Amino acid sequence: MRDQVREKVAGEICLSDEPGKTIRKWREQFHISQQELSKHLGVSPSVISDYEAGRRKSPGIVTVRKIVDAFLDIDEKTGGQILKQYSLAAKTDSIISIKEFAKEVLATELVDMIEGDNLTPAIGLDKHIHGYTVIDSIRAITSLNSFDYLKIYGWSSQRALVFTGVKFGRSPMIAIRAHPLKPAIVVYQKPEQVDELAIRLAELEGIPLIRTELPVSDLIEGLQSLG
Amino acid sequence: MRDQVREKVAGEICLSDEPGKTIRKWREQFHISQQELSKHLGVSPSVISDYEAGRRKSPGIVTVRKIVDAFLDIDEKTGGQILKQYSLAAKTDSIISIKEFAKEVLATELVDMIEGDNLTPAIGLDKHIHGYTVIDSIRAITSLNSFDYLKIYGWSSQRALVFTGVKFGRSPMIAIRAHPLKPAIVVYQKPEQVDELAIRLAELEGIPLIRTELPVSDLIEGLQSLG
DNA sequence: CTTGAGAATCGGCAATAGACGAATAGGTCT
DNA sequence: AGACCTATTCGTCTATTGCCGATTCTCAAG
Repeated sequence: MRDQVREKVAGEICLSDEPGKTIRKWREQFHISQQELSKHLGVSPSVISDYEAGRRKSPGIVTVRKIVDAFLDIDEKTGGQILKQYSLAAKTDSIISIKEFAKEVLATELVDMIEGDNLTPAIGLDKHIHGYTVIDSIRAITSLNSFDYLKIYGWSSQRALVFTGVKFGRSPMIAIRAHPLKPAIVVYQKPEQVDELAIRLAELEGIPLIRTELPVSDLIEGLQSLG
Repeated sequence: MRDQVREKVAGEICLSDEPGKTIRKWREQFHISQQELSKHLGVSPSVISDYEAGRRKSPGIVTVRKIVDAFLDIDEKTGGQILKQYSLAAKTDSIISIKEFAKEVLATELVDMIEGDNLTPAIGLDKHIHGYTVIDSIRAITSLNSFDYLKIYGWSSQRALVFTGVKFGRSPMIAIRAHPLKPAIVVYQKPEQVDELAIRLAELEGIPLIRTELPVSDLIEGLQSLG
């Protein structure tokens, strides 16, 4: 897990036309200050600033390696939250986020919160949502088994199922159709395109299908704020 | 596709304690001589030799980038064979083999040919098969779109759909169920296990579901021999 | 043996990286 | 205002890289 993130970050920095900017990008993604990074590396803070400013056009790989390892070490020292988030081969659950709402939430409220675009206007949104599950749909498809279905539905099927990594949006609807339990609402996060069949399947099942262009983090934040 | 291999190779070289050896490893994987590489980069051959020998402990990222891009460029110039091999997201066709039979073939005959085990004995095999399609089901699931469906069915839906890479056998049946066109027969090649739901879906659709343990090559050979 | 191809070794040098520290800037809090 | 924290800019210096070319080595074929 750590090795894959490590390779990804190093590869990106190495291949970047502006490695300084890439280094900064990742440092910020890891929520690390220049001060903290410089201290960890045992160098002067101005060194970090110079690198990120692009003062050096072709940093050596030893330098890059030290920086990447610092990112990971510091993250691990503070719980490894970011590492987990960016894990590429999370053979873990395909569930990105899941939560039971403390109170019932109206479907309309949820759709507004995620700046959702209703793809099935003919279906009413007068539903009460008890929780949500954010699923990496690509991962779910390759690893899903009937046990996972129960996990996805958590304590209630009266939930919003949110699918990330959606290309045409057909497979999630296929999966939903095949399962006896039906969610209250389905959300596609930044789909490349929503296939007509997906919409038709949603209509056949009487499940509102919503699309949103929010980034995952914003989406989850919004959902969590609902209760 | 190319970007993923690119990042992988660059990341590896960058993170290696002995970058020289890693460079050599990949150069050899790409079947490129030092001569060829040096020529492509427009440097003296001794430069490549020095790098691979580890003369430079911390090559700059611009140098690494140039080398990696040279590997990929040279490979592409000679057909991209290696690139394809190492492609992490082969966006290629999911159809392994497809053919229209020169004559109608009885379903029973086909099942015998592939040493098939009938999972849906309640459904009659008195069907005529016009052709077959062998599909890598894992690849099909992630890349399938409605146009691919037409390709899968070829000139006739009166065909045998053969799925390889099947785990529980549910997804192919899900896909078949979702599509208006129905095949004459479905074959799972060496599935890990056939889920009860898959069998039930097949019965619901009235489509015979067959399993076979033949290797892909033998399977295709047998199918081709049918006409 | 000779020849040629691919590779290796190493001295040399200009350019750049790695790092320091001083001076400066911006923002927040008391 | 002053103090403190984070970040930036830039001159400077030493170490190292990027690259050349001459020389040598290895191996296979004729």
